[in-house]
This record gives sequence, C-alpha cells and structure tokens, in this order.
Amino acid sequence: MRTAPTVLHLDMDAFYASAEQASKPSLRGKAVVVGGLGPRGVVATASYEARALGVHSAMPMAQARRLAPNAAYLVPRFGLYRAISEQVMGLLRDLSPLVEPLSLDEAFVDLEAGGAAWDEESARRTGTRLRADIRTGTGLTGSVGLAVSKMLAKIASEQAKPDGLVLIRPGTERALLGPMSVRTLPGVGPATGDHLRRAGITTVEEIADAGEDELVRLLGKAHGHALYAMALAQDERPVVAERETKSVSVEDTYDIDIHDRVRVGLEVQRLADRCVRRLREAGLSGRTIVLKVRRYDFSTLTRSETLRGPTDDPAVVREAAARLLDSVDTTGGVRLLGVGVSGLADYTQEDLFAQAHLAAGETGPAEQPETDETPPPADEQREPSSEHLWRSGHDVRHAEYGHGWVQGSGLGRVTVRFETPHSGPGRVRTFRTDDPLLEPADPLPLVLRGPDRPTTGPQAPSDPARRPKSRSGGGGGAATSSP
DNA sequence: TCTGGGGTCCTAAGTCTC
DNA sequence: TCTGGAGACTTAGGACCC
Repeated sequence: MRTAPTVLHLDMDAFYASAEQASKPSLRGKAVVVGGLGPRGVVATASYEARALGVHSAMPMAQARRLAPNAAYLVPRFGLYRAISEQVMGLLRDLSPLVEPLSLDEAFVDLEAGGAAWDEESARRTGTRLRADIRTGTGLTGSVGLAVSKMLAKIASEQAKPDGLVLIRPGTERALLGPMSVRTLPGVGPATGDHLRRAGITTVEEIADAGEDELVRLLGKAHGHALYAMALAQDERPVVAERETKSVSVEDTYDIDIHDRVRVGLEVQRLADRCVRRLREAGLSGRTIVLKVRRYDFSTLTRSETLRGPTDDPAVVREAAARLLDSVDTTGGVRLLGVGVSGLADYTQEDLFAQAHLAAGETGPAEQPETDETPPPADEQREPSSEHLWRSGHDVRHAEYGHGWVQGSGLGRVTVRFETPHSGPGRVRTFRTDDPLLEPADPLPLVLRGPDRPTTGPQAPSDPARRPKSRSGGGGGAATSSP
C-alpha cells in the first residue's frame, strides 16, 4: 500500500467534442455532439454546452436531437483523436515508464516509478505541470486525479472535471468515499446498483457496513470481495504498462433490420473478413470464433466454436461463422451482427499451415491455399457516390476558398464552412457534391509551433475513413445543424 | 425513447478426462 | 467394467467500461 498520492489519472475533458471545437472556431462555446448520425446512432461525446441541455454519452442520437436541436452533430474523426492522444500519452511517458492507457482520452501513470513524484507536494506540482503541458501542446484541457491507488485517482479526476486537479490526501479516503453513491465505485453499473439498492445499500459506507459475507452473498465471490475491498478504499492493483489483447471483434448495427437470410449470411462473411484483417494487422491468430446476433427485439445471443488450433485464415473464420449462423433463428430480422475471435496466440507461420491442412481435412472440398487477398466486402466494391465523400465534420480543401469542413450534405449539395483552427469563425458556402475544385483534406494541427508554421504540431495521419465507402444501409446526407 | 462499437471479466451449466 | 469426484475446458449470457 502506497503512503503518498503518486498514482495519477488523466481524463481529457469531453475529448472528441473538445477536439472538434478546437479545430472549428465557429463551434467554440456551442453545443457539439459527436457520434453516429444514422437512425440508430448514439452519442459518443457531448461538449459541456450540450451537456447543459441534458445530452450525455450513450444517449440515442434521436433523443439528443430533441434536447439540443440547434447543436452541431458530427461523426467521430478517430484519425485526429488518435494523433492528439499519442501526443498526450507521450507527455505521460515523459513522467514515467509506467503508463496504462485506458482509452484514447484516459490513462493511469505511476509517478513514483518514474521518479516524478514521491510526496503530496511533488505529486501536485507534477500534475499541475502536466495539465499546462497538455494545454500548450494540444490546445485542449484535461483533468487530473492524484491518490494512493487507481480507483481513488480515477474518482479524484472525476471530481476535478472539467479542467481541474484534485488530490485525495492519504488518510482521508474512507471519510471521502463513505457518503458517495455505490455507483461511484468501478464495476457498479445500473444492474449491480439496482441489486444493492434492493438490499437497502445505496452508499459506499453501507457497503462497508454490510460486511464481506453479505456482499459475496449478494453479488457472488469475485464481485463481492472486490467491491467490499473498494468500499474500504483498498485497491492494490498496479499500474500496468503492457496489456495483452484477449479478443478481436467487429460488429455492425444496420439502419434497417435485415430479414433476408441470404443477406444475413453475406454480412457475416464480410464481418469475418474484416475481423481477420484486424487480427492480422495485430499479428495475432485465435482459436475461438464467436458469432453475435442482436435480433429485432434487441435480444442478443452469441454462439461460439473452438478450433483445434489458432487461425488467422479468412476461409476458416468465414466457415466457422457460417456454421454458427446455421444454429441461429433470424426470423423476425436482425439489427446487429458481429464476428469475433478470442483465445488469441501470437501469429506464427506454422499456425497458418497447420490450420490450412486442418481446414482442408475437415471441411470436405479441398481448400485453395489462402492468400492475403481477401475480396473486399460487397459494399466496398461499389463506387462510392460523391455524396459519401462529404461526411459531416470532415475537413475539405477548395482550390479557391481554401481549408474548411463539411457542415452538411444531401440532395447533390455539400455545405462547407471555411475556417481553420487558427482563423476566426468562417463563412459558409454551398457547392455541388461533384465540384471538381473541392476535395477531402487532412485535419490541420490544433496548435502552431513557432510563428505560423502549420506543418508542425499534432498532424493527424491521413485518415482512410476520410474517403468513406458507403456503409451498408448507411444513411448519406448527414445533416449538421448550423451552429 | 429506443438503445454503437470494441473490449474485459465473471458466472454457471454442461462436457470431458483422469 | 462401472461409478464417482475433481478439475479443466467449452459455451452462453450478463455486466461493466470508455
């Protein structure tokens, strides 16, 4: 158990929305909602202005639009967010070799391991300097929590939001946690929260009072023990820099339920190919193939099959997924399909050959040796219509008017606002979607290094999603409300 | 109101092996 | 040869997180 608050948790404030506001001057101070814009999309992040209107993460987009009809609605630009995230993680690694990223916008840092802090005072200094460096380097704000453990550091950063720093002083933890809702503790979601509430437990203090045996009786062994320890502010989990991937999966929710069994089969094949591509990119192979089906009524089922050895062979994964689909009744329609691979092993050439032989032996007709060239998904073989080039929020360049971003498109027109992270709010112009002077562009850096040198700073890598393929059933004509 | 996508971990029942 | 138990593994589902 540590005696000094040397675990740091960083949480970037409304990360995706803030990145969009930083790159689009006309959105600063305005409600911005980032997420899927299709009929079944949900909110990924809402700016604080949008949160004030009641919009929050995981809310259905349709509900967000009712609450904030005048907000700007944008699709996520992961290329940009990844570039900023890498810069921020770099700042964290300057503090310590023990950095545990949780997502693009969150990480734990063991300050003690890096010699960056050893007591309250040095920890606070380091946290303050980090926040300043993040602001200087990216133009964005992050909140910092400092405490003796990961759980407490995370609770501290939550309290620090937005744009603050909170240090939980050693010895004060239990008094601080006691009156808090059970939902504050990691691992207590809606279901566990409800379960505890029915047992008359609503605060952290009441968990501690209930005793370990009662918790185990209510929630099972693992969850009960863990939660009881957390309620006593005991959390010995170390900051772990390297985490092994346990599974790789892809899934798609369709704008309209799929009823045609043949189409369902084709989609599963596509997903299997996509999953294998991801698997190979990560240099992995896996033994267990998982099919996920969410039906029209939102009931979800999974079917899995474990092979004799690990594979990254698209034909093998496709066949396994197809076999699994055979055991699933899809009458009534499906809204989501997914294919995953778990039981992962490092990729080796032997795996491939072994599996190819296995597949040839077990699946009857002799398999052609697989190559890397899996055919592109059916929808990627289609030429994207020019409408699909213009995704809401993505950057563009016009030969005459310069750099801007797509504010909306549809009916053969695309509306562009011409501004950059370093200009004032820009003018809006509308073009035909096939205007030869207009082309997709990379995001510009949010922060200039040196006098007017936009070539430095966090330059997002060219984002393949920038030239989007039409998504199955995907809605074109993304509408961005004018801010 | 109508619920994304990519993960992790846990539980429980059934099966297999020794 | 049959039976029973322990432990490992497989499968399915649920909860949670960002």
